[in-house]
Amino acid sequence: MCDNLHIHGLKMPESMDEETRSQLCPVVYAVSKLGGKWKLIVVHNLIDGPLRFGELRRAIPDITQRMLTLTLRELEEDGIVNRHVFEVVPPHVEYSLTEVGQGLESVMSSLGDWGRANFAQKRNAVAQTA
Amino acid sequence: MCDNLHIHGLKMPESMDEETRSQLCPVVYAVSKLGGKWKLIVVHNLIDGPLRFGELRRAIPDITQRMLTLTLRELEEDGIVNRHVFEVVPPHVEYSLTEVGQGLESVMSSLGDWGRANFAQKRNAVAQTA
DNA sequence: CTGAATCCCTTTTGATACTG
DNA sequence: CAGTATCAAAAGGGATTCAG
Repeated sequence: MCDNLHIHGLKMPESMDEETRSQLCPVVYAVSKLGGKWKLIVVHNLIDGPLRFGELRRAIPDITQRMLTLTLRELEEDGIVNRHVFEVVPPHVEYSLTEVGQGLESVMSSLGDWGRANFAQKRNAVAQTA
Repeated sequence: MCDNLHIHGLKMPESMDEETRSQLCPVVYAVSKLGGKWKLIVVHNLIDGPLRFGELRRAIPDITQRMLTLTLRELEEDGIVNRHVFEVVPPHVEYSLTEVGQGLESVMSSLGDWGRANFAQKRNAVAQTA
């Protein structure tokens, strides 16, 4: 999975800093971009299409306005999310995935498969055995 | 992706707490299990097979002993990682993925694909155009 | 409606020292 | 080797207020 260094071995130079090293392993780099508490959840909610700020907020009831703003800004900086401002009053701002962000679709779907297979069975465990 | 509720709509009952709600969406649930700063990195390093505590520590140079211990304990609690203690001196403890943990392989590989495609090009961008 | 700014608290993480 | 304990620092996050 790491095609250019042996992260499992002893070959990685320990002198380089974290950011430099993360660029050597695609997985480590990906995790560094998606690591926040809310990033994957926001991406997940944008997979099906653009949403407005308020729509995102309602879709993720536990996120605060502040955290949603911060998360969206970081995703935007990393080229994962697009921010489209409609110049009207009242303001209308739409968020969507960039091409890079849409590339996460298979990540999200395998994550969903895993969650469904391993944890979400409680809902219908009875139904299946009945 | 959420087959049992409309997370994009207004249908989600806002009264339930976060844990209850997370179980309604496989993606949200998965993220809640893998959300920590180090969890995916540790899983990533165990994909190819069991590793000892010290091997993991060397494979993840930026993690502290303490965080590695905490991360492994949580992964163990969640049934993602197995802990196998060899009763010898000096101590020998091996960590491996459970079946549930191995189910994350496609997640890790699509994460790696995404990282490789979008961020890790800096290394050989020149080589490709040359 | 969207979001910036402030204040303040909680959780997470790191450094260090110690142990079977 | 594989941890645990303790303390301190930092990051994360919430509540509220204000603004275009």
